[in-house]
Amino acid sequence: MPNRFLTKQRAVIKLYLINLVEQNKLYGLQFLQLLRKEFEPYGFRPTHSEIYKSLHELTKEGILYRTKKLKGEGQDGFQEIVIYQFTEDGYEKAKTYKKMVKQDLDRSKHMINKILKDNF
Amino acid sequence: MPNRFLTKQRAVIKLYLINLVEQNKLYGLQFLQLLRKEFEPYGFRPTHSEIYKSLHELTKEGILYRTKKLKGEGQDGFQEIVIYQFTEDGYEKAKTYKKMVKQDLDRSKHMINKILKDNF
DNA sequence: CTATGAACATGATGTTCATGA
DNA sequence: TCATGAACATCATGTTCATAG
Repeated sequence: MPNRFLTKQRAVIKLYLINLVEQNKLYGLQFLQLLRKEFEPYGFRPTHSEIYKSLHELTKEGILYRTKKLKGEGQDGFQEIVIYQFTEDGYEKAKTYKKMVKQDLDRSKHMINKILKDNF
Repeated sequence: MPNRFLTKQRAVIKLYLINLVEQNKLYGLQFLQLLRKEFEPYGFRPTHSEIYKSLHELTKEGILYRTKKLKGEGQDGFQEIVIYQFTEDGYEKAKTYKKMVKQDLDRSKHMINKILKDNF
């Protein structure tokens, strides 16, 4: 039995990455910009290294795989980027992972409610 | 503007300590037992060093002061314990601190709700 | 300059060791 | 043994450096 306080940011970032990969083919810094925009109103501004570490973990866990692409088909230059997609069984694995994190988020939510109730 | 994810455990522990000091004269390990019991259903089990560090911080911040007592007036032995009480302006300072943490907890709560909404 | 990543540094928290009564 | 505390270790995250185009 673990001993955990609230959900860790890494888990939340991985959650969003999974969801974003489901819908689009984005690369690292795009994820970063998107998440920063999403969380700006909440005062949370993830760092680029957290995004990359999360992508690496998801890859290591066999959920995503990497492909390299050249950005901007046309004149935009030849910047190489790394695209992530689900592996064969990645989608299933992702579902399992999401379920775990959902439970942890629910737990955290209840805990915060309790803390507020106990102290205010 | 900081860059914070969810509320830190240290802040929450200090919140509870303030509230407990308001009501009782407890010492370190009693706080620990109490908090462990409170949070057991949530899978969170604080450590003794976190409690002591929190008490030390509250003392350094001028909110609490320490007095030494002997435990168990009677035959219980002569175990020395450290009791914490509010300083002269400690209660006021504590109110300010609590207000800050409440804001942070509200922010965290909204953030968790957003995360759940976005991903499930 | 953008994108990716590793290396390095700091922060937050946990575990172990020391001391006194 | 219980209580307190410091020292030490590890985890979580952030900042800086390196490399490629």
